[in-house]
Amino acid sequence: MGKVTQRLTREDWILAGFRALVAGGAAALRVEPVARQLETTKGSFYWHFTDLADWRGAMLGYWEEMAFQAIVDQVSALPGGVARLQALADIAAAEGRDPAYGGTAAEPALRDWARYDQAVAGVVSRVDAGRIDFVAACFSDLGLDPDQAGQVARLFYAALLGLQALDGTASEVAADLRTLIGCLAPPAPA
Amino acid sequence: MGKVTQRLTREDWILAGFRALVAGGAAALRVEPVARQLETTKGSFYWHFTDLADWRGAMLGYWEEMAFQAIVDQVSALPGGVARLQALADIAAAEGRDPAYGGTAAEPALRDWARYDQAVAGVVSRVDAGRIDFVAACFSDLGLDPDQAGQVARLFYAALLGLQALDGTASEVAADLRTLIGCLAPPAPA
DNA sequence: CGGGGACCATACGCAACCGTATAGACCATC
DNA sequence: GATGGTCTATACGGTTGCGTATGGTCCCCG
Repeated sequence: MGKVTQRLTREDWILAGFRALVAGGAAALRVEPVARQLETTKGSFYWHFTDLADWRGAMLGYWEEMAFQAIVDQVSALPGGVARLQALADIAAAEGRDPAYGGTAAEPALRDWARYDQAVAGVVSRVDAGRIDFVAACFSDLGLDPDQAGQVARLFYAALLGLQALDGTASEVAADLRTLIGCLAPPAPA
Repeated sequence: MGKVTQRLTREDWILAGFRALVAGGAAALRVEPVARQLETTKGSFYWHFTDLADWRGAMLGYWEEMAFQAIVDQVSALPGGVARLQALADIAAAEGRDPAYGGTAAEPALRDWARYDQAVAGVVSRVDAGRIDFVAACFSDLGLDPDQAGQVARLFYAALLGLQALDGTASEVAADLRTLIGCLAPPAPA
């Protein structure tokens, strides 16, 4: 865990921003508190960013990149079909892990941030739409026609978000989603 | 819309608090901005409340009362069974209306507030648990055994929350939930 | 009409934060 | 070992908000 005294990068500040976001919501994205967290001062911040808006914009760009690609890449490796849906369910269920961009933990906070900021709302909408399309494709693979697949995908994704919001255990969430998959997917690709 | 110059009550401040919560999240629950919104000063606020914590506590109490009872009362009047579930779906779908306590619109903001405040989290947990029990009872009426009913209720409720979070139209949400009901409820009470 | 209580306005001290300005530390390279 | 670039510390003015203190207004009731 070395590096006691270390110069900071723009990315360090972005990641610290996600930690703050998870811990305190969008209202916690403030320069001086995060500087204290990083054991530095805002002198550093204003070197890397012009102001708060710059920083928050950088965080959004970072998240949009990760939140969509990271998941799709991970799941696209799988055979396709039910396996992919279950992989998505497992990813959603395992909320604890905090990879670079804040992991699943940042999602609720970001989603709430979007409610009060148009720019954030745009990013979240794009990510949601992309993911729902992806899920719809999975259901299409299972034999549903496009309309059905679209609706069912929205439903599946909504349940996933809702279960994340409720405070169930990972295994409960996984079990619930598995039930839903079994219920939404056609029994056999006739 | 009369009452231009009117003395305010404690409840007026509570309702103004919900409007602020919806518009700006928990971070917007500040004395002076809301006072400006009410076209008064904080002199009024500190007459009705001892401090911020007092106000927020009053809001929570108000919400806990309404958020559970209001919905259950409304739905309990119905025959029981599928009709109740569909009524719940319709209530969830119609997000626009803003009854006294902030309506459905306050829910996401409150839920997010809960993430950073233990007291709020407790209230939300209780309300969620109560509602889920209620939904589970509906599914029990349809013939599911308790375990199944519990799981299915959690799933139904999660989907409801998730669909509220996504920005679909009311009719989309209603259609999605109807699909889900048809899918989770046993086809016929043999 | 003369209290007295309910409610609001204003002014104050204090703290947190933003953004800027400026000076300093550190490191490479010549 | 001087110079320039990169990054950080500190000090400052301005704004916003909390909570208190104190005085003012309005209305009711005797």
